[in-house]
Amino acid sequence: MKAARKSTEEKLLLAARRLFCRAGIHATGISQILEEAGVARRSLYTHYGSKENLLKAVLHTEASMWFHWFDLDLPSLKCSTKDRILALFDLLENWFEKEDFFGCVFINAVAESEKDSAWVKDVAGAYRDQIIERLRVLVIESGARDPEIVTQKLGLIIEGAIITAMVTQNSQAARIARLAAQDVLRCMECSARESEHSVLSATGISRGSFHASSNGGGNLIIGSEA
Amino acid sequence: MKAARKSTEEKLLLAARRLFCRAGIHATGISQILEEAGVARRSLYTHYGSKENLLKAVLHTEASMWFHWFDLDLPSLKCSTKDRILALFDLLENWFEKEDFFGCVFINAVAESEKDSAWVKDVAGAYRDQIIERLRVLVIESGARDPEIVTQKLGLIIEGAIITAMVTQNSQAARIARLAAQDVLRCMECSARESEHSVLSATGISRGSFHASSNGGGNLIIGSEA
DNA sequence: CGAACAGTAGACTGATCAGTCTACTTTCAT
DNA sequence: ATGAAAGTAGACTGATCAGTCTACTGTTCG
Repeated sequence: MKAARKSTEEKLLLAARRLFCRAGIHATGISQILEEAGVARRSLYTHYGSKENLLKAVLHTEASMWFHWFDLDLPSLKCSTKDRILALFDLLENWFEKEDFFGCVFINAVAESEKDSAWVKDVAGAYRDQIIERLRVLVIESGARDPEIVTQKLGLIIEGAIITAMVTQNSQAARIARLAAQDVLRCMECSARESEHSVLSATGISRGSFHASSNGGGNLIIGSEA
Repeated sequence: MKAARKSTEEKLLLAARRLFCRAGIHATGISQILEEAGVARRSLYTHYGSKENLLKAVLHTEASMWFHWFDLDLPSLKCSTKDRILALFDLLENWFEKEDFFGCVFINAVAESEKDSAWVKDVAGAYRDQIIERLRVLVIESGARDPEIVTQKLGLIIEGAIITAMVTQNSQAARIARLAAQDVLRCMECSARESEHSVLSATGISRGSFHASSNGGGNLIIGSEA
C-alpha cells in the first residue's frame, strides 16, 4: 500500500490517541500532543477547536476499528459463526500485541471522567452499544438459545480481556479470554437452566453491609453508617 | 454497631476514595477532597504528606476490602468450594449496588496513569497478584484439572464485571459474570483439551496489520507504516 | 505576479492546582 | 488549670495548562 503522506489531522489524531492511552487524558497536555505529532499549536485549534473535540475524534477512530473488525474482517472468514466469534479474540490479541497498546480509549476515558453527568460516559456508552449490537447479531446467527445472556457474557469477557491486557501488559489475556468464550459457547445450549440463587443470601453474609478492614496503618470500616 | 466517631484520617480516606473513583484522580483537586471530608487543608498534609501518598492509602483500603472477602467472608460460608467461588460474584453485586460505586480504584488508577514506568502500575499490579493468588487457592481446592487457566479465566471475568458495571452503571453485570463463571467451572474438567488454533492464521486475516477506517470526517488508517 | 490558504513558531493570558505558611481554636490528659 | 497535641481557616506561591494572538513561511492556482 502506497501510504499517502499523513495529513495534519491524521498526525494529531494518532498522537492524541497514543498519548491519551499511554499517559491518561487529563495528564496529557496539549503541548505534548503537538510535540508528538510534529504540528503547530494553532493547527490543532483550527482543526479541532479544543482538547475535548480532539478526544471525541479519537473516540470515533477507536469505534471505527471495532466496526472494521465486525463489518469487514470477521465476515470475510470462511468458517462457522462460532469460530467467527472466537476469531474476534484473535483480533484482540493482534491489538494487544501492538507496542502502542495501552488499553481501550473508551474504558480509560470513562475511568477518569466524571461518572455523574459528563458527556464522555454517554459517548463511550453509545459506541459500546453499537459494538455489542454487532456481537449480538453474531450470537443470534450462531443459534444460541438465550442470545441476550450469551452476548452479555461475551461482551463482559472482552472487556475483561482488555483490562487484563492493560494491567498485566501481556497479550496472553486474549487467549485466556478466548478459552473462557469457548466455555460460554460450549455451555450455550446446556439442558440445565442455570441456577441463579445467591449463595450469599442462602447462607450467612448480610447483603448491603460489607466491610473492609485495613490491616496496615489506621483501621477503616467502609460501608458502615456513622 | 456503635460506630466510633470517624477520625480525620478516615474522613480523608473515605472522601478521597469516593472522589477519585467518581471524578478521576487527576481531575479531583485537593480542595474538593477537603470539602467532602470536612477537614482542614493542613490536616491532609500532616497525615499524608501529599496527594500521591493519599492515593497509596486509598489503594491500600481497596485491597483490604478484597482480602476481607477472601479471608473472612468466603471462608465462613458452609458450601462447596465451587459455590464459594460463585459467592464471590454475589459480593461483587453488593459492591456494584452501592450508590458510591464508580469502578475499581486499582483499574481506574492504572487507566489514567503513565503506562511506562509509573509506580501506580506496580502498586496496583502487586495488589492484583495477591488477590489472584487467593483466587488460585480456591480454584485449586475446587479440584480443577488446570487450575492456572481456570484462575486466569475467573480473574478476567471479575475484571470484566467491574468494567461493565462501571460503564453501564448496572449491578447486573455481576450476575452475568456469575453465569459466565458457572460456564467456566462446568467446563473445568471437560475431556476434550481446548483447541487453541487461531482461526485467523488458518484463514485469511494477516496478523500484525489490522486497519481502522473511519467512516466520518477524515479517513485514517491505524497501523499502516508511513 | 499575487492573493488566498494552510501551516509554523512562540509569546502571552487567565485559571487552576499542589503544596506551604501563619495565626487561631479545640480537646484532653496530667 | 494548663500545656501540648491536633485541628481549623484561609492567604499565598510557583508551576502548569488550555486556549488566544501576532508575525512569519511555503505552496498552489488563477
